[in-house]
Amino acid sequence: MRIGDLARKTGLSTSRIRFYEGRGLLPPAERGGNGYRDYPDATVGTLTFIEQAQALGFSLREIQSATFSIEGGVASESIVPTLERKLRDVEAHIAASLRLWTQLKALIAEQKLCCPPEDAVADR
Amino acid sequence: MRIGDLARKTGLSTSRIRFYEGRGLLPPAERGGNGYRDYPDATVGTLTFIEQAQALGFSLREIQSATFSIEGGVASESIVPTLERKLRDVEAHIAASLRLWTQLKALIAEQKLCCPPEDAVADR
DNA sequence: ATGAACCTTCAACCATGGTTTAAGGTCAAG
DNA sequence: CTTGACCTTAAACCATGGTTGAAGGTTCAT
Repeated sequence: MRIGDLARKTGLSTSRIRFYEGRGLLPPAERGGNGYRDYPDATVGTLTFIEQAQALGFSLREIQSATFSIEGGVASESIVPTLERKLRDVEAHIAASLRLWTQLKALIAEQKLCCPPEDAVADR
Repeated sequence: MRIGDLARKTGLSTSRIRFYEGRGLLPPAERGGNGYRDYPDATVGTLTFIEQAQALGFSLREIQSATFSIEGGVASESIVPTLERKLRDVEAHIAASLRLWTQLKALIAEQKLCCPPEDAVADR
């Protein structure tokens, strides 16, 4: 698969994919005789994973250590500990999100009780 | 309260607090006769809220629209809708986190089944 | 064999979220 | 009346995560 196809399948820009390779988030792609990058189908999944993790606030540096070993499939005894650390991070993230949710919910309730704007009243 | 005290109470740097004021995340502080900023106690809470939201991936721009109206306590009929939008955002965020959690969990299980490194075996 | 649509590299540019530095004013203690 | 800890602004600097542009090579259809 060439970089343009990969970009279409993942919704990422080609520049972003090249950028990720440069940063070590993707293993250097195989090259055809023409110098074009040639990707295996699995890379779609890798990129999707990267996007998800990133959306949750993991830095590229953090993501790199995990994904490289995954995609590579190499020996790399460090995989499981790395993933488990990430798992804890995600759990902490979720806990924090729930706290914020509670806070927001309370704030909204407070606002509605204290000083309901005419709009809100009309809303029902 | 002066900016240094506020910094100590929140764990933020003074430069960061001034930066937030410049960006409109904090209402411009009252000034003493000497020109020093003078903060009400409530600002500690505002800053804590900002940090939390930020840790969850909200941009300063996003946070601004919410916090300014909160701290100000002004009429601002737009408060509740804004908060409710944030609430949806947080919920989406949590859902995404849970998906990633599941994925990580599966990945770890897979790794442990497929190719347990000696360390992991010795671990039990 | 020419144009469109790909691909390559490399360097410059951009926004975000700050920190650092320079040059100076304020204030309390000794 | 000076020393040290605080405060002020403004501008420069930094890392992160990309995008954009220039200059050029490839592939394919017409």
